Amino acid sequence: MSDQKTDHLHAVRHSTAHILASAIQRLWPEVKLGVGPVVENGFYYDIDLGGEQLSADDFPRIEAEMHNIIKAAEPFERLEMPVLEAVGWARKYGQPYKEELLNDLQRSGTTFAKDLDADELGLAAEGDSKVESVSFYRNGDFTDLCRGPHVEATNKVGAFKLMRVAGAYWRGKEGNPQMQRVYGVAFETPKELRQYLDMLEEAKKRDHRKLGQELDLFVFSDLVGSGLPLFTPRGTVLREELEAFSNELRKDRGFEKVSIPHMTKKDLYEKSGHWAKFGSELFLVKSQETSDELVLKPMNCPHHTQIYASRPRSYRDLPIRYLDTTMVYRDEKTGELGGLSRVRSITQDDSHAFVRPDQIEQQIDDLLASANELYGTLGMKLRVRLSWRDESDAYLGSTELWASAQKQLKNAVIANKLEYFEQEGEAAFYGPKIDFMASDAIGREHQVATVQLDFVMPERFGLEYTTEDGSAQHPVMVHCALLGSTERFLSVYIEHTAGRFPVWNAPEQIRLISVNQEEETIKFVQSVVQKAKGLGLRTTVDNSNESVGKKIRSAEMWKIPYTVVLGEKEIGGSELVPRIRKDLAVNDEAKSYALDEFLKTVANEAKSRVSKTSL
RNA sequence: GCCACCUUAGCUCAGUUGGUUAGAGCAUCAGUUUUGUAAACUGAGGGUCGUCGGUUCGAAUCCGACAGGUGGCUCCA
Repeated sequence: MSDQKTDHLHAVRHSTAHILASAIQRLWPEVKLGVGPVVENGFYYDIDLGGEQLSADDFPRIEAEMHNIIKAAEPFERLEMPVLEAVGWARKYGQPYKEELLNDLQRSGTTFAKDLDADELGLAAEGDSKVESVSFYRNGDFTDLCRGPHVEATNKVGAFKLMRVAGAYWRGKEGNPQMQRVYGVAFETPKELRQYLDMLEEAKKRDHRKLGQELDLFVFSDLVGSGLPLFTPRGTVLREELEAFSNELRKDRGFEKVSIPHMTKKDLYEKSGHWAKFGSELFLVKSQETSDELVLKPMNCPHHTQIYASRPRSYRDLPIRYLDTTMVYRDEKTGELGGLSRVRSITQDDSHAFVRPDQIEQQIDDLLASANELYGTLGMKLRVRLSWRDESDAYLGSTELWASAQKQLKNAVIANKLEYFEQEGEAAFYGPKIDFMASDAIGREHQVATVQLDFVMPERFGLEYTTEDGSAQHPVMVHCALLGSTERFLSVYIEHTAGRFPVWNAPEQIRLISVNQEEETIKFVQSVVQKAKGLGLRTTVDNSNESVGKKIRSAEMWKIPYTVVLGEKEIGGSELVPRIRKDLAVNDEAKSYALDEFLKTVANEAKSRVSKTSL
């Protein structure tokens, strides 16, 4: 809000939201209005048309009405009135949602709408003192409770476009009635709007679901079920390379791999506390033999605690660090599923360190360093969120422990010079988290890496170690996943790379194209494949009866890092001219290399996980 | 789970107000060709129009349920 440009854009968007509401009220005089805040790139307005449902088909007439209002150049006038009077106004004009907000405002001096601050609600609630009066803005025959500011008149807004209509619960609570939320984008100039819409078109091209299909990385099957992705050979190479890197980073720092079954008696989760909190989201498994109630594991920490608990531990043994990349299963609601970003079979590159209190700091440092190394190598910039508890009773453990845990996480983040933001209500029920957030192609944020500090689980499972003075003490658990979930990570990573994977994790690293199908050529190509495979390079051959041009085109579309055409010239000489994928190449010139030198260079690049070629 | 929208060949899409045997490009297969850095030529196969039910003389087209998907909301250990 500091600079003028931001302020003005904000006013433009907010004013456009009012124009939207005005237009809807003219077309549907019975409309009951919710809130209409500014959001990234635009605005929305929540409406309730009683029985009628708006659809995108209605947008043309709404937009036409909006343009009429804009043409009319109605000035935005600010009015002020005491809260009590405002309640009367809301009642008089049949606006129950506004009335509810005003009543709350009157009662407590603030509104409780979750995650919507007073500014977004358009309320005049400032500071924490009791609010005496609220402001309204009027344009033409439309008046709305609103803090402002607005542009001077309706013709001073910029370019806008209604985007979609979606359901949204009143005040974000599932039990409340569902309103319709009309989303629009708005910018100061038509050019900026066009640029934004073009950007969205570009983003569609790198949508991980589209690329997953085009590059043959993963599929879904109606017979298998929704939210259950199947990874093809190519997709499996990609995920295993990434998982191997993630594991390596922690093995280097003292973690050891463990393995656990994918199901367990539900007793395990009753003990951990997960059953009480997430029981309805577990898949149940029935034994035909015993009376055991089994569940598919929705997470791994309880299993890992049982490995720790299997023998007495000394303070000298700590830290004990387990690493496990394994699938968990969660019965996510159908409407929450989407591509790879939200699935029901979730691979976690999970780890749990059991440490003494004096080892917490070092452990968190190690994990933050691992995360930095991973995302640095991948060229991804992440936002760091400190996920704290809120005042609700959704958390286990004493408030003192929580305060101490949150403080230690914050110190670690500061010590590692990470930029961060803090958010209440985002913690796990057993402890606070450092979450790393990545953005997808259209700017939606997803949590990837996470480091969590947990004093609760060791206590619930009665985990102990013997201290120097012979007494028993609970270890502290540090939970960590670097990719987070392989699936969700891939959804972001595929979009981040647009499917142009670096050599080290590219499913296909080199493609050899034969100029013709003569025996001599085929034989030569085979000998090159043998050499490349001998160096561990993922190499394929295109011997098909197609033109060289077509085979090159095909290799380009598969986004393969290196393509080599082999024919008479190569058989005769010992040099070849690799075709290097554009984003990898340092310059555009095609150069020739000795066969062995070329292969060795590529093999080294793959091993060292570099993002650019040195060829 | 809730709201809106979508579902035609492996993929991307046509299909006129309900009216005969549902089309195209790419991909696949066969033949011709033996190719030099982003698409050679010819031909063939491939669809109970997501599934089930209804309305109708007649349904890809209209209605309903279910399944799957998209965008949001809610949730996310």
